[in-house]
Amino acid sequence: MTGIEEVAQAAGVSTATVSRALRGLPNVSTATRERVMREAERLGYVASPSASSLASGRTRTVGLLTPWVNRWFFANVIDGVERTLRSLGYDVLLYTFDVAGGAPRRRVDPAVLRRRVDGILVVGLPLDDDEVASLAALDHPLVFVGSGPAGHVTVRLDDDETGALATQHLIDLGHRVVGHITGVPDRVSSWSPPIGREAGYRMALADAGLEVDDSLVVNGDFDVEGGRSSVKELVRRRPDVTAIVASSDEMAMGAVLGARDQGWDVPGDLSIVGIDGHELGELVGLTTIAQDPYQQGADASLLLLDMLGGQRAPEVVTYPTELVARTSAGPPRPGEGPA
Amino acid sequence: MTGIEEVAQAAGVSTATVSRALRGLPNVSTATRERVMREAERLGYVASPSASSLASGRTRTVGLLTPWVNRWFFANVIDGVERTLRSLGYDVLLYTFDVAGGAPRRRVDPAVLRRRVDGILVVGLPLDDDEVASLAALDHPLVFVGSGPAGHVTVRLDDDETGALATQHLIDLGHRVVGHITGVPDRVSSWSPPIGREAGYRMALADAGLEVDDSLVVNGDFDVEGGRSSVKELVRRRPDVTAIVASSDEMAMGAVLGARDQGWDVPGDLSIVGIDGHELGELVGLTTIAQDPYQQGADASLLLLDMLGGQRAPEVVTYPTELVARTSAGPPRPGEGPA
DNA sequence: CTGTTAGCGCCTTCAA
DNA sequence: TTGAAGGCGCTAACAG
Repeated sequence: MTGIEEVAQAAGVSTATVSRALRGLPNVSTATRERVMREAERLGYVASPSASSLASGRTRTVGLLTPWVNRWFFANVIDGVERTLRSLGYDVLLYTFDVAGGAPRRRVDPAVLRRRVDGILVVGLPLDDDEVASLAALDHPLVFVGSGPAGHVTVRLDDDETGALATQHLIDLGHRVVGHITGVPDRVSSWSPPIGREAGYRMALADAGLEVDDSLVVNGDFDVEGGRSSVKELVRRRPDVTAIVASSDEMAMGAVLGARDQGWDVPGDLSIVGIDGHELGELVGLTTIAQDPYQQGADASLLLLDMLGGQRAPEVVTYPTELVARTSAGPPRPGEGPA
Repeated sequence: MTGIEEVAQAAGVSTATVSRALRGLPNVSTATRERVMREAERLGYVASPSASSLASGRTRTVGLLTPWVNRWFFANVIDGVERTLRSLGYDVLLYTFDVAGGAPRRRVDPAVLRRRVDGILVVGLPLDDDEVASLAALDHPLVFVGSGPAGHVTVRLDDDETGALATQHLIDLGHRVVGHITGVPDRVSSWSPPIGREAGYRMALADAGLEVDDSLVVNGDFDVEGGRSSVKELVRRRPDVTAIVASSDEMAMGAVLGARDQGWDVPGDLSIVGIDGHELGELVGLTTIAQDPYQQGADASLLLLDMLGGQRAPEVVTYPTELVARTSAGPPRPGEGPA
């Protein structure tokens, strides 16, 4: 339990000087700084985070708010965030929020975050306006990853474009009845990724003069099981569907399983396109629109640190996206669907 | 920025009483407690974690040390840990450590953890004896998940048995030359899961009177790409191999891809069994030995909390494991391999 | 059951 | 460039 006092004595200086020397502040002579660092090292001294937070008002901790930690996109964003922030001396505190289908999730409580973190990263968590306002009122840097409300720093894809790209790929292959598996139907926010992707899907269909109808859109809960069951529901409603755009690869892979469950061949009977670039998509030759969540997490962290340093960050950083054409999407069978 | 003082004034009591009332300590009249809680609520008061940690010596934070956050097993353990601890009022601080093939990873530094966390969870991170000793010297409750050194509380599978079970399944199907894809070759610790699984694999072969040889064992780095490339290496070395046990499903799925890359049919030319129970294994009909990492994380958290409460925890909690037979493992082709 | 009084360990003026 | 001193906001004895 060596404290700053012991280091000060060992180095023959005051605690104030130890504090300055160890934190790299100016106005410490090189000789003194080196001596202090040597003694601190020798004694195994590390400042108590609580004490230094209390005194300085800074925690060197970032809060990461997210609905899931074990889904592909989220796990990779978190990985990027953690490694980036840790390498720069920041801790990452995880806060998960259930956004399961039924019950409304726990609300984001700004009071808990107030003196616990220096900055906040909201990863793929749709918030209502009050929640956003209350977080912003904390007056900590705030960065959204995946999607975010207008007026706040956000690192994201162009979801509309991504949804349109996936859909256009199917249209180009000759599909005329294209369904869509979206994520959790979110009623609290107007800016979650599945909303933009669905908009892109609808836009692409409309531009091509094809049918756009609610009967073609089902919810897949953003997971494998959801994708699997939703495809059955979709096919029940619309037996004429020949292709599907899923809002995530996990749902797309679930859709492949669901198609098989009812004896449909992919892509023979049903073409499927996902969005993400999941490593395991190759197992079923999944055609997808790939993104890089690790990089988004890393960059969002850097942006947050810039803001912590008083700099202004660009409001929106849009990430590139790339079509990876494999085998889960092909031309429709001739004679299938309406002529 | 309402502090305890304001709540005390509003409720007409001292700060000590506010502190007691809000933390549910005894010796506060019901009426007083309610009044305090009401005022705290009204004023949006939440105690400053730094201040209360500094004063009490407790942080209500658990450090989670892990090599990866985006691999299946780890992501699910973390999920279980986070949700369990959060629901009980504890924060989770993430610490990742690269254990990539080449360079030695950053060492675990106990000094950093000392006054930052109340307890430590080591998830699937093999440590050398010095690191274990230095963590133990912190005198915080310490729980290992996945595997751990003798003498410390560990939540895990019976890896030997699991490896043997997977291998026995292939032997029962008639295979005589069975290869193994293990995880990162770890030279710092003697107790990581792949080590136990490999031991089980060797034991099962030996018990059946079959060949056990280093040429049959390759490293797959515990990820999809590693599994994919290692299977090619294995087949190059041992063209007579007809089946493989992989130490994780991710490597097993990679192995499926690798087999396909060289035109081998699974299970026609090569049977593959994994260990984990990954949701996406079904995409390729992966036969596997399933475990439940979410539950392991949740239970390890509870154990840690018990220890924090002064209770003694059982040294080892072993989790059940279950063979999920699908289609990636079948009988060898007649005439294939040595008679 | 409640209030008073010291710190917890560090950072940050301010003065030297 | 350095030191002295006063908090940061809360908890933990101890009294009452």
